[in-house]
Amino acid sequence: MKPIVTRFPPSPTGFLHIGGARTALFNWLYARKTAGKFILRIEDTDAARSTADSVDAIFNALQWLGIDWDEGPYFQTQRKDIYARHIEKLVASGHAYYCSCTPDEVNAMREAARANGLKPMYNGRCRERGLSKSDNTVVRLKTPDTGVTVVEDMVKGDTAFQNAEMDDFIIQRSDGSAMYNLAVVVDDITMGINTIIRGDDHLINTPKQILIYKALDADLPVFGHVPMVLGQDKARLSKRHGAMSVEEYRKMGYLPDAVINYLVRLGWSHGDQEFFTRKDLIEKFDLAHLGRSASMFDMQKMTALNARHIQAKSAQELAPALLPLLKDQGIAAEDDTFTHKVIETLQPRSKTLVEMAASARFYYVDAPELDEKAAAKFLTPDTAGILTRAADAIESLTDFTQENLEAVFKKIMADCDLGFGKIAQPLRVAITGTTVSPGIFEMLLALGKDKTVYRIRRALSIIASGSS
RNA sequence: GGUCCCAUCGUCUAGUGGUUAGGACGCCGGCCUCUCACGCCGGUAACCCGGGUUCGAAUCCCGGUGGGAUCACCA
Repeated sequence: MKPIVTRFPPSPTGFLHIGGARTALFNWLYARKTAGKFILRIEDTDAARSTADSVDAIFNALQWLGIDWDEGPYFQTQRKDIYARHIEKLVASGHAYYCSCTPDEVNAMREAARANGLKPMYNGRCRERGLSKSDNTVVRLKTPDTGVTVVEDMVKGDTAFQNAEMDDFIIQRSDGSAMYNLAVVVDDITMGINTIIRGDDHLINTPKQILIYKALDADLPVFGHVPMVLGQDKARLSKRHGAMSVEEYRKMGYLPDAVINYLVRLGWSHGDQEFFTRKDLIEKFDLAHLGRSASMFDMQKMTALNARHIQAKSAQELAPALLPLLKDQGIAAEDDTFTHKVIETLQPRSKTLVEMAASARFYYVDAPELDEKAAAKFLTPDTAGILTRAADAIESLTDFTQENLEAVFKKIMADCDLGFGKIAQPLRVAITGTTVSPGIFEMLLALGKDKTVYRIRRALSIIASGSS
């Protein structure tokens, strides 16, 4: 059996959006799953809209997602000779012909057809004229007038198109450049691509492409047209309509593994499983379970998945992605061991890395910024006694362990006849400045004895000065 | 408008003739508990409509409705 060869052919006319990423993912996953090959091809023939920045943005986004390619990137603008050669071959074999009709003339034909209630099409005027190449001639493919072209699609099933519905479409412009359908097919043939997974907006192009394959006497690839991704308003997600770049998700603190997991599940399923590691996906992805209907992008669900991936990672894995976010706040987290402990306390309560970075702030500042309401409620003369006892007892500990800390608090609880909550909240505010934080013990242990005592003493001095 | 695609809880989906229609996100309760989370338990909520086929349809067929894609010397 021949190895699977797939591809992802973005147009560099903007950032890589979520829908494009999903298509890339499906192709990549299928190649990896089958130990095949995944090729990247940049379709940059639209000179007016293609930019080098977009090319970089696409590379960066794919790299961030962990989608690597085995071959390429190829650039269509560098393959003009190849297209020209194939077009000449088609003309020579009688499958295509030169046409000298001007755009105005073709428009007139379309209008005329429309006026007669017919489909607006080029009428084939130059088809048998035997014209040769000259300025302003285009090349058209001679398409059958009768019969049907059937697209055998892995996800949509068989779809039949009437050949009579297709006109002799242009494959080469008057300036000699190749049109999209021709370039794609020639690329796919010459690159050995045998499996094409793409958006179902291409389904209607497919019969035209099949005709080109046949005219070129090439084997047909396997097609799979996946449905579009819709935005919250149920409108199709596109670059100009609410589709965020994958770069945006990185900035918002999403993990690439979570984005991949979410994207793949949007239109593919494996029974009831929701959480997938990258390894799972490569192992389990298949074409048979691709969905046939469009799906709506749901940020909340992706966020929930992100939280699960954050929990599933180790602090060591998370740290490199968190550090820049800390740096944005002016925090230079230099002590890796400390940062790893910090991360561990925050993992179960962070849905995104951005959230985690914000929650981590109090660990790194010299003294926490006090929340006014929290301080007013918990840093009072009433709690000063408890805090003093805590500071003294903790300071005298030779081993700063959870066991010893528990003993310290147990004693205060007994001496003052208080529940743990009465001690924990003032302490929490003293340490973090707010009433919300990781658990007392894990937090203190991460922070260490000196900083703990320092912060409690500082809170006490604030109480003493009556400034809260 | 022509052509083509699609249709299960609000959302993502499982389901391939016989299920109390399952899971996940969200939402609502409860438990756990030093706060917030996590976790756990429970609840809310769906087969677009109408015809067939069949002993029996979410599943098969036809029609309707609704949504989407596409109709270029763009990709």
